[in-house]
Amino acid sequence: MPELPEVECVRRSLLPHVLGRRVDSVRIYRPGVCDCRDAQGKKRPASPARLLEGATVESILRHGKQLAMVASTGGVVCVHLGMTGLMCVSHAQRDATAHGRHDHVVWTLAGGRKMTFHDPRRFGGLWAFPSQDSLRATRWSALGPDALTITGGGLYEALGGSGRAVKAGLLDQSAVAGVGNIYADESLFGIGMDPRTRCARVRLDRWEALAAEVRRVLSAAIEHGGSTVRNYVNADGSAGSAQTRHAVYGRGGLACVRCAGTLCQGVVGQRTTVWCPRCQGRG
DNA sequence: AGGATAGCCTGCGGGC
DNA sequence: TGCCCGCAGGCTATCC
Repeated sequence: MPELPEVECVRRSLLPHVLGRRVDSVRIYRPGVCDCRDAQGKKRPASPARLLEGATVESILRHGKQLAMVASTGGVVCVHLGMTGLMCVSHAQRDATAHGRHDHVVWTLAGGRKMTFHDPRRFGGLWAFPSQDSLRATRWSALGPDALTITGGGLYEALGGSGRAVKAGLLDQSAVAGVGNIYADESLFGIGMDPRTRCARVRLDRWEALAAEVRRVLSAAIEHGGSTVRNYVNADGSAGSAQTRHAVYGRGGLACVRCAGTLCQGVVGQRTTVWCPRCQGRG
């Protein structure tokens, strides 16, 4: 389940393979995963040209959990991995023609390497825009500040008046972009905040502590290559190891790493949530 | 209008 | 052993 750290690791592992490299051809096996827009924002049929065929990739951006490959032509392909999406680069000599059932789009890069968007669950997808501006003006304008740079003031501004649980607030991508179920639970445990606490009851100094913890938890996870809980691997096919450091996620009913009490598991903000009833007091 | 809910989709693990 | 069901969950559309 790629959240910000996994997506950032995918970005970094893609860079050496694609930067400055021309896209020789694009095969679209499942057009339904592609949403292509023109300069007027009108939806257009998915085509190799809109997915950067003939262009050279100049940079890969990330905001929250989304990537964007920016080409020399100005064209942009935004990649969202959803739950099970992968961007993998394979070497030319290996399976040059074969593609798996869930390989939806394959880019052949100059030199012969292939980059594949693979997503069994299809919660992810690709969004093509004619320019970076159109991406930012439409799709990315709905996102809050990137979670790696989130501040207490930013959280307070976006969520301070909300009656929702703080866990639900952290998962709201329009408030802060990049936090998912794993790192929401880990961050709340880190500062000892009950995930069911209503946002409106959180004081500014606690928002500051939470923002700092979100940044710390995400940065640490990036350093460990992200969390491989199900199928996540980076562009080179390498798994992460951050899952071995999870204090609460996936540990409901087990002993708290801090107090050795039993961790609670329940549903908060429509998501499975794990927390320590002793270490995480309200507010 | 904010917040809760349903639905999308497949793989996997538990239970029978 | 094999089948069925439930669960995993990011995000959008829809309902309340």
